[in-house]
Amino acid sequence: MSDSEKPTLLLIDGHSLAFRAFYALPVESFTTRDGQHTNAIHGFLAMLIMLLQRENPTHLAVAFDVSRASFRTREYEEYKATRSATPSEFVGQVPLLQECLAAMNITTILKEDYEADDVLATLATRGEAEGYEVLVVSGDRDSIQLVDDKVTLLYPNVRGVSELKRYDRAAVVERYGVEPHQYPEIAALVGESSDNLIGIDKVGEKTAVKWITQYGSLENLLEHADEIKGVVGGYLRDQKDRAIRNRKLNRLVRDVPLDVELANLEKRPIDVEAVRAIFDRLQFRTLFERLLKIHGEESGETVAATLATAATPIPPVQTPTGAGIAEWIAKTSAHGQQPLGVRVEFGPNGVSGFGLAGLEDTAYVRWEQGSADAAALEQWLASDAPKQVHDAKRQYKLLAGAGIELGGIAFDPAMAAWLIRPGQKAEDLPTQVYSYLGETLVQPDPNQLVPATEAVSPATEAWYVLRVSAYLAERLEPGSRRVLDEIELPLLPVLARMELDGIAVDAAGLAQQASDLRARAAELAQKAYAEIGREVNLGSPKQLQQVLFEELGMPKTRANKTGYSTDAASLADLQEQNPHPFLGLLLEHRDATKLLQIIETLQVAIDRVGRIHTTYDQTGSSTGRISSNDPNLQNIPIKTEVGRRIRSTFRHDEGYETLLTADYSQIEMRIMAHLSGDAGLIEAFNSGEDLHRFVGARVFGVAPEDVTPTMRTKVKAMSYGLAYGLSAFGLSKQLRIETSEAKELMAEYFARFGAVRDYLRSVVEQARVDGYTTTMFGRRRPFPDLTSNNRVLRENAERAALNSPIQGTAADIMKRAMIAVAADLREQDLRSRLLLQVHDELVLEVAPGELEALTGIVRSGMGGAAELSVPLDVQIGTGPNWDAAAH
DNA sequence: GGTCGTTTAGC
DNA sequence: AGGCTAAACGACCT
Repeated sequence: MSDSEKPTLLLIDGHSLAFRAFYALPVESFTTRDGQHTNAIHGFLAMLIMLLQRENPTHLAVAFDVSRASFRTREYEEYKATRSATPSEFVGQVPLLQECLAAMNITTILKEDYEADDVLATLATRGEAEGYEVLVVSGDRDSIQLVDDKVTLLYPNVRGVSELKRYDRAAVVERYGVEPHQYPEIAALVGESSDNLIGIDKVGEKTAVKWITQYGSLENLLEHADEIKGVVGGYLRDQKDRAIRNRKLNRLVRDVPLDVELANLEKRPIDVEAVRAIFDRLQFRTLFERLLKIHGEESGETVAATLATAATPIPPVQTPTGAGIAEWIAKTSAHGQQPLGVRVEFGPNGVSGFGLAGLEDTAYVRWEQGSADAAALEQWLASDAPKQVHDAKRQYKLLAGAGIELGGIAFDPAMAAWLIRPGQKAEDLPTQVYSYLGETLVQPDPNQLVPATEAVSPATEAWYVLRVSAYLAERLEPGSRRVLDEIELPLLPVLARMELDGIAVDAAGLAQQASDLRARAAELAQKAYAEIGREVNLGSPKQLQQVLFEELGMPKTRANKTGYSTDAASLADLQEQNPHPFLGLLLEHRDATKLLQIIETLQVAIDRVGRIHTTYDQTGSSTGRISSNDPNLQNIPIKTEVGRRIRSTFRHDEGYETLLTADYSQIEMRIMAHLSGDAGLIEAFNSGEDLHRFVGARVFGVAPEDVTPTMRTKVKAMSYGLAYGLSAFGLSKQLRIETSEAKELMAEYFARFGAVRDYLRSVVEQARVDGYTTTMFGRRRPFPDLTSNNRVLRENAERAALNSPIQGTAADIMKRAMIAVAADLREQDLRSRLLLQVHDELVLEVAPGELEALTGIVRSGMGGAAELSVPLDVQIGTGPNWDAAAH
């Protein structure tokens, strides 16, 4: 704060402003995917950010009401009694708003027995005495009494909170015709219906202003009440107690005992990471950017500390050639001691150059196939010399297309950001530069033929890679750093090779299946139309609802957001209660078209040599699993015979002997046995007995050989459901049994395997304390919603939290196994290769004569990927195609 | 052309 | 009132 500027104190009535926003903004536009309403929070924060920019306060605080009760309700129980119950959609937003303010380092004040306005009045009074300019933001008219030469009221207009009317002394006099301190006397005479305060009969604003102007004060008016003529005069004399009471209640308390000192309300820099976390949860992207922008503009030392190198000037780009390239690299990297940022430039004909960067020097190297300059660079790129690369797998693959190897990937900021916040979607480099450094990386607009702004050099991009890497590296706690170094980065080239290699498919087989399914779907559709006497789009839930519930008059199914469900389970229920041939035909038609659609997706993905290449997304899930897309090869059908026909078209290529599949059996249950230490479950896995038979025997109290298929089905569903937080209700629905039976089943299960329940509870408990869960290998996943006041959010978070270490540990184990298998393949110089990963299964293509060696590698790589208190069982099968290779 | 909701494939 | 995904499609909006 400079000496010449007067400090400005901004005081906000949190409840009243948030409540105004709540009614001003349409809830439909402000709801998160999880169903949390955010309109009040959004409106409030938008207003706050606007005020921070426009008013530039040096000090600020937000006061909230603690409850509806206060000393006023004690004195006069009708006070505010006519107000209807606050909507729960609003109440739930208040704690979240307070979280946002905490993340922004803004003081919030709650004072039992007083209203927020009393707190504001107290602070305003103190502020004025201490020489501040005071701005009070409130939607309560009582606040008008605070206005004077030093105190200005900002009052929301009817349109909401985006526009605030400024009431200084003059504006109050102009609008109400009295001095601000007289306003509550007017209000006392007129009454305030929103506070349930009745005024003097027949006295409105006009009369009240006239009286107060004439007599100077309410007290004086009442003393001279006998001078007032006419009927109103009589009313005044009869009802003067009302005015006295009203005046007593609308007088704001200016000396509320508060623990805060004004000096401590000084504006502090926001906690960028905390704001990011909470705004992310609330899906406030634009607000976050706006806030970050003013945060950046405020700069000064404090911000420089948060955004370490905000003022770093961009180093000029050097362009070494010939021997200069290796020299530049050696010098800038201190002979491989320091990592360099690397950014590949792609032109219309593929790789055209490289950006390289140290923190103080950047270089651009042109690249041409086969040139001498290229050779020196390629040697360094392939080496173990450490490199930091954004979205390294993508760059690795693009380089591989030009025959260039990329080794020594030591950091990937996209991956690091995901490890810190695995729920977020992938961040491109410009986004990271903007959110972490507060700077802008200009990107060329692909829609513009003549770019308005020239794109930055790849060298500068590489420099930004280095800087966001430094930022993120500092924020990776040691466990996450280990996951990055020991799991994710070593896995990266393994996945890249798998994607580049792809898997062979029988295109003719797929084409045959497609035409069969097309015919079948058409036939089923015709039959279905015949049943209802007209043609409908069988793929339109809306049209199906019309047919089923209106035309055929069937009983309503489970409701969803757009009407009534027409999913397979609902249709099966309908078929039971209300059999109709249309239902069966519809279900069969769905099956056929779904399979057809899968085949068509695969067909367009086949390359010139008959192979399909998926892309694995290493940052695609919150738990640590990888996902597969474009096309997704992790959801190829397996459950039905027709579906497996699709699987059977995935085959080994010419020059290879067979496919090999290897999968972990019941890996999640084994992890649960290990993590819970449950003696019964551990024994189950060590006994060699079929798991569900063993568990069934314990739960139902029979000998293992007497476990019936029904019993086995029940405990199987139970066991799997456990790791998902399945409820008795869910279990009953799945097994189509009574809820009471499901409850008994669960009780019986937990009586036998109590440590499992204790473990699951402790996971949630610990996560609530820590704010995150951890896998066996240190992978973290944050769970901010575990402390939410919103029950739906909180319970969703609880189920996700108890599942997370289990699913995540399984993912870690598989990743470690893949790294080990790939390393062994390389060491033993085998031609066999990894093709696919489907969470607990690997598919490999076996080169002639390598089956035995490969089986050994896979068995030891997968089986030895973790030390658990139960064995990691690996099932291996071989065959000419993926279906046949299953066991 | 983009986004949301529903449905269904896999683990 | 069951965890983690990808994808297609219809519906709706701009």
